[in-house]
Amino acid sequence: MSTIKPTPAPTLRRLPKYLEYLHEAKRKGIASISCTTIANDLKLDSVQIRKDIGITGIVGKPKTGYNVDELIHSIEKHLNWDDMSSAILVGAGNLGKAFLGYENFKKYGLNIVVAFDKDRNKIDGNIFNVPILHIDKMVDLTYRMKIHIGIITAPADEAQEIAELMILSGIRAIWNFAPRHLDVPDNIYVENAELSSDISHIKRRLKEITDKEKKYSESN
Amino acid sequence: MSTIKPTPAPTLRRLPKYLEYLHEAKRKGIASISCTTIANDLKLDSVQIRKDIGITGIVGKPKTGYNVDELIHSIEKHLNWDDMSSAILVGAGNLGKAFLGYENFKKYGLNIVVAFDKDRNKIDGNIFNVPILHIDKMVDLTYRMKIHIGIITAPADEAQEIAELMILSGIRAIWNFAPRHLDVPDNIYVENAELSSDISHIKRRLKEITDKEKKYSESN
DNA sequence: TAGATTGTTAATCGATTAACAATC
DNA sequence: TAGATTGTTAATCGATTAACAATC
Repeated sequence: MSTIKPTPAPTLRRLPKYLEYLHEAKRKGIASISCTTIANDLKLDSVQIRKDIGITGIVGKPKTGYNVDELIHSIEKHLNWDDMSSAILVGAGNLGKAFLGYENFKKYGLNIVVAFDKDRNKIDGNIFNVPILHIDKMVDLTYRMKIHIGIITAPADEAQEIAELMILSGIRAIWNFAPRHLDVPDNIYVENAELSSDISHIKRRLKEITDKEKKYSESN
Repeated sequence: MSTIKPTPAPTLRRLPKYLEYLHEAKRKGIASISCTTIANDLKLDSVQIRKDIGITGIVGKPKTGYNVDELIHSIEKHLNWDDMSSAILVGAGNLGKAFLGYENFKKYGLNIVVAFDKDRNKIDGNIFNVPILHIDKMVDLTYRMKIHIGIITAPADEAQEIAELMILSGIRAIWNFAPRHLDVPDNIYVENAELSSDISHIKRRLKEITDKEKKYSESN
């Protein structure tokens, strides 16, 4: 049997992009597709796409390309989107509540089944059919439900404490939207949402563009 | 004068992480800090940190390290966080509305000044002091306000159309939360939020971990 | 068959890591 | 002074890109 080789992070970032494109192609009734076509439409390199999707294990037909259905299935299976994972969410503020109603997560195989907050004013009733409970109930309930994914949408100051409670609850992967570094053991996987990185990219690139234009106009 | 060398993307992703850490250190009253200390706390490599912050132009003192205030200032200046950029947001659904109340964006120098939606039911009044207007008013208003950043939190099907309107409005950088590839000219910078990539990472890594454990327990 | 496309192997590129001199 | 830390230059690593044989 082959050893479990981790999929490179850049590949993991690109695969969902292909998937979205492929679903769209399928909707248009396209039955098979080549990397060249995908590359043209997404403005990427066809060799890179071939290598990325090759990692998921699919084999294409020379001249024809790949069967769209098979390709979708192969990628979704590799990303584990086909089996739905339950998750808990902690911090029922604006962002947290928005996520409870964000339908796309289910497409990616992520189902938020319960949310928690420490503020008792926020804990009565359901939002988008997801119950909001007091944080006191988290550890016991999460552990009993065998949930392994936790989402933190609480303020930065509470993030570390929540992470520690999550680990007690049996959580093994944390999706952290709080702008705070989480100190966790090696066997816990943390994915930081880093909205600040996105903004940094935007602001820096914009600066680079305008600086360049300024320089150019000065030299004229 | 030096040529404008683009900051590497990985560096741009890490810089905000250092900033958050440094603000925290400052709050604790720490006046100067070394890369070794930062590296230990964030579990990163000290040489990498030194190189990253070196790109922002700061010079440290051997033996002492960097002055925390200066370091914060140097990074924030490089990321352009110190001058506030105005942005528009299109799509006042759950996610969009949550962003209007998300205070952190302002810390990163991003200020959403007005939101638009095509649904007339959503457009009366303000949310978190941000006016929500009908999309018909976008092009003219955005152009006159000289706003260069646009955020798309609309459904995927509307994303391309919105992007094109944004370009007409003078928008030069788009932060796209819709799961759809945007087809735009080369001079427009698109940053895709890719929540799906984050989820892919989490689900894939979780699978890799459990597969490994399974393999290990089988071999016993 | 000819040509488009796949999959693989090799070359290039860029980022990370290591080594080391400079300096406070 | 000695030692910790910076900044730079070189070596390594991994991902991207190029080249090419295999094949439908």
